[in-house]
Amino acid sequence: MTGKLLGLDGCAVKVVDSARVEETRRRLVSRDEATKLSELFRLLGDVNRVRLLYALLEAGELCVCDLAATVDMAETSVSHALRLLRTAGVVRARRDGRMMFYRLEDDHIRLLLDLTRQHLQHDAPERKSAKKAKRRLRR
Amino acid sequence: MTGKLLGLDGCAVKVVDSARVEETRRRLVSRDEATKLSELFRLLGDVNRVRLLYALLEAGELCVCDLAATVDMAETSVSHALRLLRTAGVVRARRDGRMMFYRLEDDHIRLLLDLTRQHLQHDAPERKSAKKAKRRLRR
DNA sequence: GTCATATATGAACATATGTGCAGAGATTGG
DNA sequence: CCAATCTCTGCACATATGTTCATATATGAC
Repeated sequence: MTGKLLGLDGCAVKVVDSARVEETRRRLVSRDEATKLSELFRLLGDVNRVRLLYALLEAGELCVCDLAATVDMAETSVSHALRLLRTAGVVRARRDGRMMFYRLEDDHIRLLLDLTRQHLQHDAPERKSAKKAKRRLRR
Repeated sequence: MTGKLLGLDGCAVKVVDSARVEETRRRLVSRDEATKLSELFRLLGDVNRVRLLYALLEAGELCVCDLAATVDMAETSVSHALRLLRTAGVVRARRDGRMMFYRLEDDHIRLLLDLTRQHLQHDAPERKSAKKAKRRLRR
């Protein structure tokens, strides 16, 4: 039942349901898009950056030193982190005098942060215990 | 205008708006929660794992070898990746004979993948060009 | 039982990543 | 102009991470 399929690099790979594989390959996100997706997720994949983002989610807008005080980090680290987030379009900077004020870029980001937090709050505790139905998406 | 605030570690940090900082600190996600959030995001922060997840999003359920064929990876790598995703509760495994079939764990994950993809499709192109209004969340 | 298949695991290596330090910009006030 | 303040950047180091190879487990066929 196991068939063969010639990959793009010419390397033979075993497949079981070649029809479904072909169909999925056609619908799959492109490598470029997948790369961008993973880059965005990787940016969110750091405790300190996450804390900065959720601080901005709560506060709306904060300057670097207040962000540092809020999440209890060195200002240099905050600056490094914010540059990455800014470059990726996750946060936006506004200068006021010698201070820079940062905020989340848009509602999409806010939704993403919110949704993920809900996911952990609803599902993680269930997985630890009896793992029951977990359908709801309320707040 | 710049005040001082004694951090938890006893290190003095400069603050501008100490009231807002205090308020934000109270509302901020806990360190534990932030850690879990970042761990989840970090899992999604890899091109290959992302491609696997979006393959499952399209296909519904696939065995390891078909997943490997779909995203053009070595089966060992796929297995390693799936273990991480499984441990974190992002995917779920089902055994059928000698094969293991994987699927996304729940609708929360599907929503997360979908929302993020929408974010990149709508916002990323705009940032490259003139950066206009980007409010909509349709599909 | 043996063999073949499908997947999982462990270890090792190369690379990527976050952090802190030193110093550079940028802006304000005198 | 200079000094002070707030933030940014480049470099270096320690750690973390993904991938590969070899091997182990598990199931089914004979």
